[in-house]
Amino acid sequence: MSAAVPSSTLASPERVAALHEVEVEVGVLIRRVRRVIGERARAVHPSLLPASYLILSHVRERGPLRASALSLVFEIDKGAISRQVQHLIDLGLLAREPDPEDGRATLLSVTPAAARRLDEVSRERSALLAERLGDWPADDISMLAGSLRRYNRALEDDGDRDPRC
Amino acid sequence: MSAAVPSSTLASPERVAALHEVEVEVGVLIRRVRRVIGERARAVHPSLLPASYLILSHVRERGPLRASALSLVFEIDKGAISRQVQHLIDLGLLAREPDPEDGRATLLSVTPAAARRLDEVSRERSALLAERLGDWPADDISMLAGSLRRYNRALEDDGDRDPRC
DNA sequence: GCATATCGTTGCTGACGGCAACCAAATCCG
DNA sequence: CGGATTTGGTTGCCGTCAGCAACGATATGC
Repeated sequence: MSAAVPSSTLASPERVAALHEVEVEVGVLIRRVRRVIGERARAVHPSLLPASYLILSHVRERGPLRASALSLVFEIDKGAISRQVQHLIDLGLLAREPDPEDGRATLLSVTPAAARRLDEVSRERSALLAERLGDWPADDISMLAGSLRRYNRALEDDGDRDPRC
Repeated sequence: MSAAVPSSTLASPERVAALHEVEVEVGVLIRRVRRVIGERARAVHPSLLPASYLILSHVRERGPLRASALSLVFEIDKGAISRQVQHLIDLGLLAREPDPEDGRATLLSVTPAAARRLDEVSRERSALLAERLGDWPADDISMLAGSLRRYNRALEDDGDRDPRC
């Protein structure tokens, strides 16, 4: 599986140091994103929880879908999803309708009110972030996205990862 | 606050799209990292918790330091740090010594055993990751770290962020 | 020497996900 | 057809984790 690169290069001190830097930043990122998502969530609805916000926004984008689909996408236990969804329904942000194709399933979609709030917030947020990133060209941003994607793939589970790379 | 860049460029569709990509990847990253860190933590010590692993490895690299420094670096409540540290000491991975310069503070450092285990695991891990990242040059990796750092700064709290940028 | 800030600990709470047991509907198969 | 198995979802329980607040102890400033 190893590439045609001498292992001495692979484990060079520079690489190790750089990888450690990435780890630290990822750690900070995780905690910071949690906070930011929390703010966004509250902007959509005062008692909207951070994790629920992500689910809500995904339902908004990927149309009506089942809870089990959410569980797959977010790699989160279906029990947890079930609770998040219930929470969102209680807040009037999600709506359930029976799946015509499967009596066990229900389809989830955002309510008009939720869609409106999401749009507003998303507009404000990207304006803010865009300004904050100031002179960062779009190319650099998508390079970051690309690097993250690659890094993510490298982190994939060792054993059972799809060869969809 | 806005830079000398026309706002039309700031909110260009490319930027918005790129930023959204970054968000998606960050979401995946968060969940995936949680798993990976958990594995690594267990490799160092069976009952080492994921969050503690990051702290341990930072102490390993940045020599003896105070709990408050950890709180700053990781942007985590000092109470939480205190508990993580206690956990690590219980496991015999961290050691406390009074700070000669400040009677209130204590300096933390890794025990020889922890250093040994960390080295082993880190060697295995970076071998794996290095292989997985294949032909990614060290420069690109540190560029990723740099981009992340910058992105992190952009996410900083709106109101009270240091102008240390 | 008293007020105040800093270092660290602890208790409480809430958010969150993994796990397992469970119900109901669907599907498989003899 | 009818029982076994699978799949969608809910719920209870528990472990991990961080924020907040209150506290004791030490250091520092006026």
